[in-house]
Amino acid sequence: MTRLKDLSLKTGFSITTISRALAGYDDVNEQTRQQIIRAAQEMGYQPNEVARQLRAQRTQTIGLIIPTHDQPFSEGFFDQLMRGIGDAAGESRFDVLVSARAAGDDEMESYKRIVGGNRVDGLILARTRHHDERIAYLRKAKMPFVVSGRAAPDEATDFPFIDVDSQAGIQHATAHLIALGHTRIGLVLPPPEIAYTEFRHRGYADALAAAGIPYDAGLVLHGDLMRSGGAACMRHFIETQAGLTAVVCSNDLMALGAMQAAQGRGYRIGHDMAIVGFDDLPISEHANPPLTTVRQPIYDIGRRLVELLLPIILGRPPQETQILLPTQLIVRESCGASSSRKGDWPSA
Amino acid sequence: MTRLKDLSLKTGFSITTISRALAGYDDVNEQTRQQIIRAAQEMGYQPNEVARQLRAQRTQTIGLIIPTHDQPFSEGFFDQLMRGIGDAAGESRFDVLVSARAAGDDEMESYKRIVGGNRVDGLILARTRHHDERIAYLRKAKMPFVVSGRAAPDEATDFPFIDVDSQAGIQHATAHLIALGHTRIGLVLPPPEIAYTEFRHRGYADALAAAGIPYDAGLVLHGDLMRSGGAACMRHFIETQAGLTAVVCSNDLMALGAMQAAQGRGYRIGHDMAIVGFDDLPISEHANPPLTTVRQPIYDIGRRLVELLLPIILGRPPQETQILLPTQLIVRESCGASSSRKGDWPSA
DNA sequence: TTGAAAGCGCTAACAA
DNA sequence: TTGTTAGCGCTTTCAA
Repeated sequence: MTRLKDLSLKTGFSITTISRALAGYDDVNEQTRQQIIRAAQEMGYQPNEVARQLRAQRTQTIGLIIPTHDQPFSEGFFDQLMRGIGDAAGESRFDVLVSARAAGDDEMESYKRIVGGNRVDGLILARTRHHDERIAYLRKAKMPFVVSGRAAPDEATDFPFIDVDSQAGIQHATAHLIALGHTRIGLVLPPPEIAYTEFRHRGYADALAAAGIPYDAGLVLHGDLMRSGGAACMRHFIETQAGLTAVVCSNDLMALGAMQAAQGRGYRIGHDMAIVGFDDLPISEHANPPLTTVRQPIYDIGRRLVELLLPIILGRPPQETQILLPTQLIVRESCGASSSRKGDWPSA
Repeated sequence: MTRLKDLSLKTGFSITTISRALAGYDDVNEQTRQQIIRAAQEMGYQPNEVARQLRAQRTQTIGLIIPTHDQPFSEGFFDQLMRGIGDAAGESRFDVLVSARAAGDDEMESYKRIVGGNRVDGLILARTRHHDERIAYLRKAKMPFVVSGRAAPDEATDFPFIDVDSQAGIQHATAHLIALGHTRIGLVLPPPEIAYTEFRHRGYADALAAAGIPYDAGLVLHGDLMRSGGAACMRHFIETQAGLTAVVCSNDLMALGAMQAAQGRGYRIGHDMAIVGFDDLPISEHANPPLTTVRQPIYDIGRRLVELLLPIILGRPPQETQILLPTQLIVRESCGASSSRKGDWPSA
């Protein structure tokens, strides 16, 4: 690799002059500069970024932490998040260092290597956990960071984050169903230990309250975020909630499972059963029939995370550091509540 | 951040001794070492990785280049690839620097910053292009690299790669259909300009030849890798190929589109029409009915890419540098060729 | 307008 | 067993 020293040898100017000529300082003779620039091009000079980092005590790098193995259900999420982050970071000449290790012992090790080892100027955390030890560590290390997703409503969320406004999204979806005439609407939530579960619960309750429909705990279940969970909940609804005509599911896989379970019992989705999903990935779109869905703008979350983090890194923190992005309700099937279904359910 | 100098001040030993004590050299008095280790723990010492990198002229970092915008159809692919790469790299204490910029002018800029700027020890290229300028650059810079996916069969593939053996995969799938009794089998390929298209074409032709079934060019179409393309091809097959009973699609989205188009024309998938997909993402599994699919082991590709690259970086290149991973045929629906369909197609 | 010197934090050759 | 010194490639005083 060509170094400043090589250019110095070639042109006869000192390393200092070369550095300043290439950096665009105006205390360099224009003729000298041209000569140096030409030499740099001829020799294919690229500054050694590592040396720059050491000197500047800045890395022009954003760290991205994604615990992986515990999220088999969110395939596609990272693709989009990464695109958003990569684009926004690149536009500001930042690179992205990803730590994608499975959660476990090693995870914290590579984590500390990145943070304590000065490999990044700031971090994006892709999932928070309850009382996250990583956040405590970042605080102590005074490392700037932003989080994708906030803590549960009953926990303190005293860090900068960007999240999708899932409460409003679920409320919107539920209100949509109510407007179509549905009054007995099931809700399939994520497991209770997940931070965002309660927001979705509240969105559902809000919509019912606004319409004057009483909240019925029998219409609210927790699923496992996979198809099997959605199917189990739907079967349970069918068996216990006779008047139910619509179900809101907290993610697409559960919506798909619910759909298939209902179809297995003879329901026609879009005719005598309405199902709404919540989009991590575009599965709802590919279902048959396509399902109505609440879409999360994941690419935008990625972009906005960078746009939130960079000012913090550069020492001019923005006022607004907790941002909720709107979701979008994509209606793919409008199914009213006029169920024509009567009598017993088919057994399969 | 605590530096060696701080530990030196605290313990009274020289920076050199501290460095060697922590590095585990055995020419350090054991008592001294204990004292130093304790101090390091108390002060939360983490070595500055950037300084190490500059000193060692090695970064312990793998670069991953993923052009993003031109692949809207492969959502989920990088999720899995990244997991495989992240796990394997982390196990060898390597970090991963990702360049996820959209293809374009800036792309080459951030690319050169990473490669020429000594930010990585080696690179993984996630998609090759025809006569890829990035590969030429890497060669000139003598930067170790491996590629996910090989060049088309008629282009020279003179670089280390790992690819899925799509030729064998498609052959396997086609043979499977033939074994079920199908003789008129459609093939929906990716666009001809994509490097791997021809491999899939050959796999199909191989299976026909092995079974003594004549190749019919009317049964081979190119789709756009999206649902619309699969649907268009299926409609074309239905209109022009009366005896067709099965279709092999080059990816899952097209398989899904083909399925929906066939269902729209009154076919019952798994009864009078068999469809096989090729798995970038698990859509086939979620189809209704679930489709038979050729599954790509993408996580493994990620792992193996790292396992191929690291020895090259460390100067002990393996003999085998061009690796084809087997696909897996997942049969979800066994549909024989005994179509009961007669007469006209329904118009919708 | 240019150059000499210092130093970012670390490791390693060499000396004591 | 420990310390002194040099240097990785760069930027930035400061002096000429």
